[in-house]
Amino acid sequence: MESGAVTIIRNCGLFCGLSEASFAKIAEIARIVRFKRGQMIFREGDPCPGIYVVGEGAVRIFKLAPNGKEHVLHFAYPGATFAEVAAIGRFNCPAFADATEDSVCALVPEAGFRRIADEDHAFCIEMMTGMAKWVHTLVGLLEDLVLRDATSRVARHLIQSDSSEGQAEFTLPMRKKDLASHLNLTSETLSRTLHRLVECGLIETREQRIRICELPKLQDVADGLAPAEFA
Amino acid sequence: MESGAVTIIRNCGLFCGLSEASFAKIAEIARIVRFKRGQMIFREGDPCPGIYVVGEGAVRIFKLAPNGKEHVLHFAYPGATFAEVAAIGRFNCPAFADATEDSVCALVPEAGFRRIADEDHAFCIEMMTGMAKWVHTLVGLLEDLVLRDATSRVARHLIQSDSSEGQAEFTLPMRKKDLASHLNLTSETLSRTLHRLVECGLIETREQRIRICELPKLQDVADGLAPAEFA
DNA sequence: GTTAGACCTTGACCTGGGTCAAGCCCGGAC
DNA sequence: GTCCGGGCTTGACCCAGGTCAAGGTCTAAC
Repeated sequence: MESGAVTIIRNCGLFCGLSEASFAKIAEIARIVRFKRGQMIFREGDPCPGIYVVGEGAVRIFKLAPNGKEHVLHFAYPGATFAEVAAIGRFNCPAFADATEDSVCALVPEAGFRRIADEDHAFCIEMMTGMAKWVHTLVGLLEDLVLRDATSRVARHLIQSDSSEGQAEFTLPMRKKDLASHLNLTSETLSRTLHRLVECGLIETREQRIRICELPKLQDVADGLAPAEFA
Repeated sequence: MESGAVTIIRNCGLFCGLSEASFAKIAEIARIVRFKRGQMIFREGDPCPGIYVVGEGAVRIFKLAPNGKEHVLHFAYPGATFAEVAAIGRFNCPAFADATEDSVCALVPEAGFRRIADEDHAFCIEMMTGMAKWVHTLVGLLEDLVLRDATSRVARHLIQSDSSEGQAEFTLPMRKKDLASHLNLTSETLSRTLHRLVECGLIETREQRIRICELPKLQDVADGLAPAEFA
C-alpha cells in the first residue's frame, strides 16, 4: 500500500472511527488511484470496484438519461467517500462518476470492506446509521426537487453551503452548470435566478464567490414566501 | 405482547430472518396499534416512536410543503415496515404518515430495536444492506422524477407494478390522486396520461384495474422513445 | 498572439404540465 | 329512497422554466 492511502483513509469521515485492528486490515489492501480532470471513474452498470475515498480534488456523481440529459446526484470532496452504497448493497455502480479536478483517491476493494463489516460490529453499526443518514439526505433532496420552485431551491442551497462554512461568504466549489444540474435546473435558469437575488440585494456575487447579505430574507425565499420585491 | 404482533413481525421482510434469541427480545416489547382510515399516524418532526410493521391495511408516507402541496414518498402494505430509517438514524420522523385503510400494525419501540442491533451481528448486517437498498431505491425515484417526463414516469410505474405481480393485469392499490402525487403529477395529468395510453391501445383500464396490452411499446414510452402515434 | 473551446450570461420564444372550473359517478349517512 | 362529499375525468387557459441563439470572457494550446 502506498503511504498516501493510509493518510487519506485516516482522514475520511467513514473510516476514521475504525478500530486499529480493522484499520490494519483495510490498510493492507487499499491502494491509491489518480484521475485527471474530466476523466471518467466508472459508469452506471459497471461492477462496483470498492469504496473510493477522496484525498484531493473533486468527484462528480451523476445519472445520465437516455436523451443525454445529466443529473448530478452529489459531489465528493476530500474526506468524502463514494460508491459505498453499491459496495454495501452489492449492486453494480448505480451512476456515473468522473473527476472535475485532478484527483487522488484511495480505493478500498469490496472484499476488504466486507471482511471488516463481518468482523467489526461497531463499524457495522456505524455503516448502518451512515446509510440511514444517506436515506435522510436523499429524502431531503427529493422533497426539495418536488415541493419547491427554482428560486427556493437556489436560496436553500446557498444557505446550506453557507452554514456549512459558518460565514456569510463562500466560494462555489463546482461549476455553475453542475450546480444547476444538481438543483434540476438549466444553467440559464440558475444564472437568471442568481441575478434576481442580486438585484433584490439578498446576495452579492463575484465570479464563483457568493456573499449572503440578507440571510433572513433569503430564508423566506427558501421557504417559498415570495417577498414583495419579487414581482 | 398481543399474539397478533408476533404473527405480523414473523411475516415481515425486515424481521423475518431474525435469530430466535433476537426475535424473543422483540416479541417482549412489541405491541399492536390500530388506525382508522384517514387517521394520522405521525407527523413530520415528531419523535420517532419506533419501527412500525404493517399487518393489515395500507399506510401512506408523505411530505407536506409549506404551501400545502403534498408528495407521497411511498406506500406501506402488509409485510412492509416504516419509520425504520428514523429509528436507525436516531432522527425525528422525517415525514407524515397516515392510514389510507383501516390498518393494524406492530410497533417495535426504538429501544428494543437498538438492543438487538447492538447484540445481533447478522441482523445488523442485514439492516446495513437494507438501508443501502433504500438508498438505491430513492436514487431510482429521484432519477425518475428528474430525468423522465410525465408519460415516461406513468409508463414505468405501470410496468413495475405489473412485473411485481408477474401478470399483464393488476389493480392499483391506491387512489389515483395518491399515485399522481407519488409520481409528482396532479391527478388531472395522470388522468389525461392514462387516457392517452388507452387511446393508443397500450393499456386498458376499468376502474382501478389496469391491463397492459403492448408491453414492448409501453417499455419504449417508459424509455422516452415517443412512438409515432403519440402526436 | 491568436485560435479554439469551455463557461457563463442575456434575450426571445415555446411548451409541458399545472390551475381553475364544471360535471359525473359512486358510496355512505340518514 | 335522497342528499352529500370525495374521487375522477375533461376542457380551457396560463405560466415557470426549458430551448434556442447570440455574445462575452477566460484559459489552454500552439
